[in-house]
Amino acid sequence: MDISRHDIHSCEIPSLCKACEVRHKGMCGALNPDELTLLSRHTRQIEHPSGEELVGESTHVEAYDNIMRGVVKLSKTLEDGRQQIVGLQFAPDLVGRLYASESPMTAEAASDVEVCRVPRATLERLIDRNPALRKRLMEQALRELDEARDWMVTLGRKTAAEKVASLLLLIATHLDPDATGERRIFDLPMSRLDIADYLGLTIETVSRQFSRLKKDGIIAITANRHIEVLSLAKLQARCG
Amino acid sequence: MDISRHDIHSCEIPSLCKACEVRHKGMCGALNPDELTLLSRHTRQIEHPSGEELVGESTHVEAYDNIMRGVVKLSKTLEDGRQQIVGLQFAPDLVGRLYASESPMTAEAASDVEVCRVPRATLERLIDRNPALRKRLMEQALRELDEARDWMVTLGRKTAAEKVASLLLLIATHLDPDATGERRIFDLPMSRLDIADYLGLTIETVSRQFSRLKKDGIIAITANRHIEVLSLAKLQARCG
DNA sequence: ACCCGACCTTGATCAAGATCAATTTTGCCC
DNA sequence: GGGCAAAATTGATCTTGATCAAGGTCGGGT
Repeated sequence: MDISRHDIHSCEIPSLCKACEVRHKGMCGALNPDELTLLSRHTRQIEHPSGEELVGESTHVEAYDNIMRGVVKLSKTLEDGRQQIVGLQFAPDLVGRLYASESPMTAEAASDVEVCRVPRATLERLIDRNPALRKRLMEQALRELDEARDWMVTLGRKTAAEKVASLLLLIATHLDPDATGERRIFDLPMSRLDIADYLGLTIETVSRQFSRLKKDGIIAITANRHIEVLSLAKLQARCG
Repeated sequence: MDISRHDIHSCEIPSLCKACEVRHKGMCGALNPDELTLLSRHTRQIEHPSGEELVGESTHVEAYDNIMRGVVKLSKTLEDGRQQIVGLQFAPDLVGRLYASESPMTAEAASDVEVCRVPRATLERLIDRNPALRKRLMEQALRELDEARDWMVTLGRKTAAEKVASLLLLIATHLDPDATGERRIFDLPMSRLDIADYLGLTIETVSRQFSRLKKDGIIAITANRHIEVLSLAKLQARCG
């Protein structure tokens, strides 16, 4: 068996797999045993309760955070306090702007989050040596760029109704990528204020749009964050 | 002399330098002579007049375009025709979504543009072999991601007046990065419609904001696209 | 179960920017 | 320079979403 290319789900070496799964989620396929050992010596596992800041905007950054569990919210703030959420990250994404010593934005735990914190120098050395890890990070950057540009269309050109529908569709498809049929049930990983800050709207407008989707029988809401999408097709039709 | 790391501006081998400067702007520092030869055999130099499409949205992509001269406009369009510009690229950026066979957006010449077209397979092979080229492309992707996220704040949270001021400031600083003092003179590389599509506004609103900046003595406009910024500080103060 | 504060919804009003409709200006071709 | 189409400006009006202001609901703690 080729250990350097083993997989979390099919690994046949439990001890190594355990270390991998617990401490280095998503880097797993990219590292050989020596590299895993190096990584293990320099990393710490950290738990962040919902709302806690992982990295502050314009602060000096000494480490990257590999997400093991939970959702991380990336945001930027203007001097007068206006805020815009510029992205969400999920396991096994790496949090932190590669090759920059100062963070261009705030990273905050949207849900309870578990990360594996790797010192800058350690990770950057691994990147230089390991093609698979490099490729994974390149692909993350390109995927995030695609997502950011998609979202620019939503922010710049869609109506409030289309923005809210687009977000619900994004979350529905993201949280359960291979579900089939017209229905989806999930819990929103964010408050109304977060949603407003993601969509460039106010909480009142978001709330009104939710009410309208409910009245039109496209979604059902119980307990504020628990959403039931009743017709994915109708939701899609409202995305512009 | 280390040919593999030679520079456009300091190259001491004229023939190679000429090929490099004319055909592979910006890849120059990243390639050794063998690689340059490989590249030269597979690439073509192409001129695009302003307005011509380099790559269409959702079309199959067979090549990347290295910008030699001019400005390229990246845009996305909704079914009903609403358009959003999601980025601008300048020499020596590489146009085209790496590792994707289908383009996620339209790339169009904003000014007259000269590119060097490299087949997908050729460039991807070079990326695997050449660390410096890889690094350059990784840094382009990360820089574009930073720019996209900055723009998301502008699109989602700024007023029309702040948006227009932000764009003028962006262009002023981009076209002449090391100018000093309070004044800047330049030609806009885009029409009012393009500006509106970049800012998520209508042409009428853009025009009114230009008139207001003119009335307030912050800019002077002659001949539609010729802009004179009279006070960079006052412009900056209006960016939010 | 009850309380309390945070979060959410709903309504009334307001204002920023879109839309509709003329002009005016510019660049361009002859 | 005159003519013309495309691009830009300006004005009047309308619409969408922001703002202001109450209430209502949820969830955690005692």
